[in-house]
Amino acid sequence: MSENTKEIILSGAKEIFLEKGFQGARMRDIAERANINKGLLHYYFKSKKILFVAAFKSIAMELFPKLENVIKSRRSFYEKIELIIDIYIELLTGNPKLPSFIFNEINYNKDIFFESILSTGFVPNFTMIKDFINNGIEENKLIKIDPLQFVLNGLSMIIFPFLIQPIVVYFENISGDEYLKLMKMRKKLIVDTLINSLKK
Amino acid sequence: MSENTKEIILSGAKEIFLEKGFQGARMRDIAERANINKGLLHYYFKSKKILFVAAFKSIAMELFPKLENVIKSRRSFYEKIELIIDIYIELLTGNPKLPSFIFNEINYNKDIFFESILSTGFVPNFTMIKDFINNGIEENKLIKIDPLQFVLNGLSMIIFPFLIQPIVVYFENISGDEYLKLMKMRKKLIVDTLINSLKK
DNA sequence: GTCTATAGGAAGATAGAC
DNA sequence: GTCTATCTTCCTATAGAC
Repeated sequence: MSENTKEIILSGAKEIFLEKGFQGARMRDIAERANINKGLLHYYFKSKKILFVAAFKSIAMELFPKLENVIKSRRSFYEKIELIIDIYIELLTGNPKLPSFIFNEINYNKDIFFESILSTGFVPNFTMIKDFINNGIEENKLIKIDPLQFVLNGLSMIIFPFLIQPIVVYFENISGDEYLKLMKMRKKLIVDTLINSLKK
Repeated sequence: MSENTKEIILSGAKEIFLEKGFQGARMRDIAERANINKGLLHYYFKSKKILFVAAFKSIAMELFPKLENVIKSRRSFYEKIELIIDIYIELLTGNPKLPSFIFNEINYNKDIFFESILSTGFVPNFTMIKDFINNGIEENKLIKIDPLQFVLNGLSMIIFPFLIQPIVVYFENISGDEYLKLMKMRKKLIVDTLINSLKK
C-alpha cells in the first residue's frame, strides 16, 4: 500500500492546491482527502512546500511535453500555431482553474513558483516563433511586429478568458458549461485573429 | 487627527492588499505601515474583511468612473475603443500589480470580491460594443463575430500581459521598466489587432 | 507505515486602562 | 482616540506509541 498512499496524497493535493492556492490549502484538508492523518502526511512529505513543488511539477508535466513535441515537430508555422492553441484550450477547458492558480502563485509565492517550474526541467522557448516572424519581416512578407508582442497577444487570448470566467458568468448570466463551449469556439477565432495581425 | 488617521490606514491598506492579497495581508503590517497599533486599527475597521472592502472600493473608483465617461460620451466606436485601451494601459502601467490582485480575489475570495464590486455601484456594461458589432453584422459591414468574444479578446490583450510580466521578465531577461515601455507600445497594436479582427 | 497527542507559533479580534 | 495585554482559534510540524 505504501507507494500507493503517496500517489493518493499527491493526486488529492493537486486538486486542493488548484482549488485554494498555496496559502489557502490546508495540510489538514489534504490529509482528509487522502483518508489519512496529518502525521502520516508529514511522514511522506516533510513540509507543505515540498508537497507543493511535487504537486506543481506533476501538473506542469501534463502540458510542457505536449507543447515541446509540437514545437519540435516538422510542421508549418500555421499548423504549429493551430496545434499549440488547440493543446492549450483543451488542457484549460479540462482544468479551468489552472490559470488563476498559476498566476496567484507567480505573484504571491514567486520563489516557490520558480523553484517548481525549474524542477520540471523545461524552459519556455519561443525561438521558433521569433525566427518565423523576423524572417517574414526581412523578406517583406509580414508587417513589422515585435515577436514578443505577438506571443503576448496569443497567450493573452488563449489564457485570459479562463481567468475572467467568474466575472463573465456572473454578469452575463451564463452557465459554466456554456462558457466552456465559448472557449472551444475561440480556437479558430484566435488563430484567425493572430494570423491576420501579421498580414500587411 | 482622527479623520486623517482613517485615511492613512486606508491608503496603506490599499498598498498592502495589492502587494499580498487578502489572505497574505496581515493586520499587523497594515497597522505598522500606518504607524499605529492593532488595537487602533480594529477601532477604525472592525474586521479585516470590512477594511478590505473599503480599500477595494477606493481602488475600483479610480477606474470605473473614467471608463463610464468614455462609454457614455459622443464619440465614434473607434475613438471609444482607442480611449478605453488608453485608460486601461495607463492605469495598469501605474499599478502593474492590480490585475493579479483582482484575479486572485476572484478565485479565492469570490464572495468578498463581488461584495466589493457591488459596493461601488457600477456594473460592467458592454451594450455599446454589442450594439455596434451586431449592427455592423446586419448591415454586412463586419464579419460575423460574437460581441462577447470581441470583448474577451480586447480585455485579454490589455490585461493579461501585466499578469504574465514576472515570467517574461524572468525568462526573457528584461527589466521591469523595459517591460512597462513594451506595455505602452501595445496601445496601438491592440487597437489595430482588434479593428482588423472585425474586417471582412 | 500509521496513528494520537501536542508542541510552538502566528493571526484576527477584544478588553480595559489612560 | 490611542495604547498594552490577552483571548481564541487555527495552522504547520514533531514526538512517540503501536
